[in-house]
Amino acid sequence: MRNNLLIYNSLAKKKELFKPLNSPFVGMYVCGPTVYSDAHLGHARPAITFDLLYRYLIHLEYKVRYVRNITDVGHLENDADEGEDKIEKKARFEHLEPMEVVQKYMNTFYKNMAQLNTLHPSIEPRASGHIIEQQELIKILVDKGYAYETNGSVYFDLLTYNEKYKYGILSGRLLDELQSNMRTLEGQDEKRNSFDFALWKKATPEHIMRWPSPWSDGFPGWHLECSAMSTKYLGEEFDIHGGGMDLQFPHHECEIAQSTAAFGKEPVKYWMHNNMITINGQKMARSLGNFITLDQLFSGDHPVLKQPYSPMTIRFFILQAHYRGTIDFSNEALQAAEKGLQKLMKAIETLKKLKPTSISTLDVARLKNKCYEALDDDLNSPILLSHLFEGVKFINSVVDGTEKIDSSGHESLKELFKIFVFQILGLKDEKTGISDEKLTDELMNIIINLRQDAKNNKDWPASDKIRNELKGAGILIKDLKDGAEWERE
RNA sequence: GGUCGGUUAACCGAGUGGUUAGGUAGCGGUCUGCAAAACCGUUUACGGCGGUUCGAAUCCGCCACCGACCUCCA
Repeated sequence: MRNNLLIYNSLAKKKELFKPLNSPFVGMYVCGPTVYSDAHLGHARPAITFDLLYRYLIHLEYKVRYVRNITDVGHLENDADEGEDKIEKKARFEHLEPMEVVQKYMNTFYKNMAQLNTLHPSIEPRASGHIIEQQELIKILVDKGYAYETNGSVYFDLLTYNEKYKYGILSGRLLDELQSNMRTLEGQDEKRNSFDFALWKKATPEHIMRWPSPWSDGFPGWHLECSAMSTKYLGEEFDIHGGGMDLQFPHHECEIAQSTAAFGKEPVKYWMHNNMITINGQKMARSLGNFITLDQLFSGDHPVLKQPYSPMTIRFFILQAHYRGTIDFSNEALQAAEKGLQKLMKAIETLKKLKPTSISTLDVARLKNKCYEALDDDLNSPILLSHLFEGVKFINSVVDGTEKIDSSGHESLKELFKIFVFQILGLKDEKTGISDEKLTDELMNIIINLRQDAKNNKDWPASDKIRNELKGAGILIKDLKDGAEWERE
């Protein structure tokens, strides 16, 4: 097994050699979506980034348990601890049960993820299905003195936590700094300090999603679900936790605090964060009118889009940039990616048909090694792609006769593309979506028009030849007064 | 205001103290009945000003601009 994978650890702020706690087993947790609206461009980035990692770890023969949650309760609209639940709000607008909203957008999310060719995680747990685990975790925190109840709600006591452990190790934020920056919001009189965050919230009478608990009928806080579910499925300590950079603070910082307080040790060995996506240099936001859902991207149905972009174009485009850099979407950039992907796929088709000779001018083993080195360097997919394009150039040069390949080189090069392009990068060939039926119609139109031209020129031998040869292929031409039609025999 | 990150050629986007990343587009050429594809070559690259160094786009300082987070966000 190769064991040279360097991962940039957001906690250490440097690249570190990846060593699983319990090799060959790897536990990996990634924050999934809150399912209250259609999946958008922003969801594609972490999904593809961590799909790449998942695929690579599997390729390296690790036994990976990849957990990605679905947040279907507890994510509030405004402040972390105040405001309406996002899903309830949507349910009210659409006159649906909250769980209907959840189902609807979970379906879209999974559909879009499948289109992007991301593998399903090993477990996709939902917050609402783990209320008991969350309550158990709260009990531990209360018992250990890191949480307190006020009016039926339970809050995490950051000041007490900070005395024993240091809060802010991931984001570099200090507690007193936080205090001076925090806005004063309603309802905070329940808290000992403004920076304390909710573990359990007492439901107001109109709140629909509610569960009984020792403290009140209510619902869990947002940060809690990830700690509860990662602990349940991956243990008190696990290898990798991923998510968007925007989640570093406060979400991941709170997760660290919750788990550390409860179990006395830091939960995660490697924290990984993907960077954000901008559109034409601007942050994607509903208010800026550049908010694009994945369905819109695939259909081209959005004012900023000049054309539809296929799921694989999006995947290729995201892989062309390193996951820790921001990435800017524009029509020009996407069109470039579309062309590049076509070139790659076309060369792979060409490769299959190559005629081997007795000599080879390419060192496939060396190229393969460079591909591994790129991935081992913190998943440097753009470098990997640049190496693969070296292979593309070589393939085309073989066709041109300026390079040679022998049969063993031919086999290993095919294997190389299979591994890196399809298995690890997770790309796939998307034939332009013309159905066979539509193609047949178009081809027959062309043939009938050619025959009509011949008839117009009184070129009867040509027109008869077309009719007879089509008959041989099982297609009957019937001349009409005006034009012709065809049918299968 | 605080914290952090970025500024690379027409566009996207890697990377490095001295040697062509790659993709796309443009230009010239080869090939071709024409076209397409492919191949070869090519276009003011490294925000500004200082410093360290034999040598910096790569290290340091200052400035400008952009962005993220600080409030829900992938």
